[in-house]
Amino acid sequence: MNAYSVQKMAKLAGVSVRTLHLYDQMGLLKPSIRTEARYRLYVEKELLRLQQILFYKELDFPLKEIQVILDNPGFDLVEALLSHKESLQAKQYRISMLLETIDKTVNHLKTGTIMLKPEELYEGLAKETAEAYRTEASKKYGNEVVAHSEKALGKLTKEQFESLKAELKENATALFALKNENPISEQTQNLIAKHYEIIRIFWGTSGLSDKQAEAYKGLGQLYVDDERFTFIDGQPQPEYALFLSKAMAYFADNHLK
Amino acid sequence: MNAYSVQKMAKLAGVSVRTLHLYDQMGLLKPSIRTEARYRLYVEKELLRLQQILFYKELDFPLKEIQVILDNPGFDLVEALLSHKESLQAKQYRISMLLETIDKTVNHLKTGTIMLKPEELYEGLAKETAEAYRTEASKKYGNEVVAHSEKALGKLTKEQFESLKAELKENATALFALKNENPISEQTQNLIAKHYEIIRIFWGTSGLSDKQAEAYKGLGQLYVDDERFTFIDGQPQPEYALFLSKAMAYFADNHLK
DNA sequence: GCTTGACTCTTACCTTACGTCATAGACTAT
DNA sequence: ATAGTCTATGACGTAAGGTAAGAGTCAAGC
Repeated sequence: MNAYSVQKMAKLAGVSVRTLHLYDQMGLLKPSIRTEARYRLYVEKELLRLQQILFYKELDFPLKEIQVILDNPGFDLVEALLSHKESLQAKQYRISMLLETIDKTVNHLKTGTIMLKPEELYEGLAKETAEAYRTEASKKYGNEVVAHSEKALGKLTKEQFESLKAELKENATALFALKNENPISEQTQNLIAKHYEIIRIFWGTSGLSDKQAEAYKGLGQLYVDDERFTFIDGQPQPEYALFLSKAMAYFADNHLK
Repeated sequence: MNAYSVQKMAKLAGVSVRTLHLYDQMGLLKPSIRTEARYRLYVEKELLRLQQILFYKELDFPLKEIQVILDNPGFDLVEALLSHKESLQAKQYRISMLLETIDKTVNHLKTGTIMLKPEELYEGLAKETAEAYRTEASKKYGNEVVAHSEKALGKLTKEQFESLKAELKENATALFALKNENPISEQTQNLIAKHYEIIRIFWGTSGLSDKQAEAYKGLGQLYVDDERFTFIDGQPQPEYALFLSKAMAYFADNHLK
């Protein structure tokens, strides 16, 4: 029966000596032998336990849980694995969301590359902003602005477009809940700031540089002028429209140069 | 112009007071006003910066990088985002591997549930172990063992089966590299332990309980008896076969009750 | 004017799973 | 005996805060 020193043990398992010290100290893996000079000596049994530890570590189990698992022979491993699986899936989902956001942002920054088919451009939310903007705003600000917006939208992927729609809808819901508050409250203005960011993507970020404040105020005015844009559950919401236009005008005056 | 206390600021942005203290201390977000009593007062400008910080934090950027990004207006955001994307994708890949491993393990523990179609059972690696075992081992150990093995294999999903094949191949490569070493060295025995685990899945984990050591040694002897099982690049490897059988026999005698 | 309660300040220790010294003792080979 | 390698313990640092301690500040009610 041969025994291994810390270093040999570490090399065998591909971990550091420090790791073995730590495992010893926390009681996760204690060498069965200590020489007179307190040198640690590990035997086969401990090597096998270390392999098991590393297996669970590979699965991202925290060390304390590994200890519980290994020290309770009757532990329900399957349940532990399945619950661990769920947390990993949640992580994976979150990462996929992050990746989407990055893609959107990069595409936004690069002024986009992928083209949407034209017929996919106007649907759902498009009625609320893009088409509204198209039909009405062109009267006031000229066709080049509308053309720019359509071009920008065309550069989004379908997923990005859908996601943007969802964001705007969420934003609108939050704003509607505040319609009886002060339009210049921080809470409202924070939501308006987000609203502006979303709208800006619909518009496309480049161009319009000088006229952004004016254009955004114009969109706010549009909500007041045409009740179609603030229909909720089939009812026009003139107060909400007024609230929005005030909040947007304040934001434009104070944050857009 | 209104200013916010730490608490108000924290609530507005949905972070803790401690977080603001920390950001202040590390210079990431300093309040522009400090009262006589050293109370922190934040203004709009800082609220906007905090929003930006939170945006990048959402993307899992470390705070120090966020600081660099926000303090260097000319920073190449696109590049930073793309490199960040890569690290996220690597994470995602790793998680998907972990999930596969968990699935395999759970299925292993539960003795499997999903059935593979029979015609998918024997292909590629099946030649190296299952079929080998089938054609030869049944002479020595009887048909019930072979039947059990086929049943176990049938309970793996195709993905699991493929993955197992890959693992065994990797294991075999590692073992082949050690063919001139001592069969009972720790290094070899560790690989053999893994080999045994993989083979055991092919055999199915239940049953065979008492005869595992004998059966495993039998498989080792098979490598010596029939050169077909150790063909590598079209050449039989009798020395490798002998090395394997010795290593397996030693493992069986010392670790399988 | 005083107390109470809510708020804020700084300092500092705790968390994970180790890495990286620093100091000192132990072992091996020449 | 001495050099070189190995080991032990202790302590500090990491990322991003959580939690708590002790003390000072502010507005309100009595």
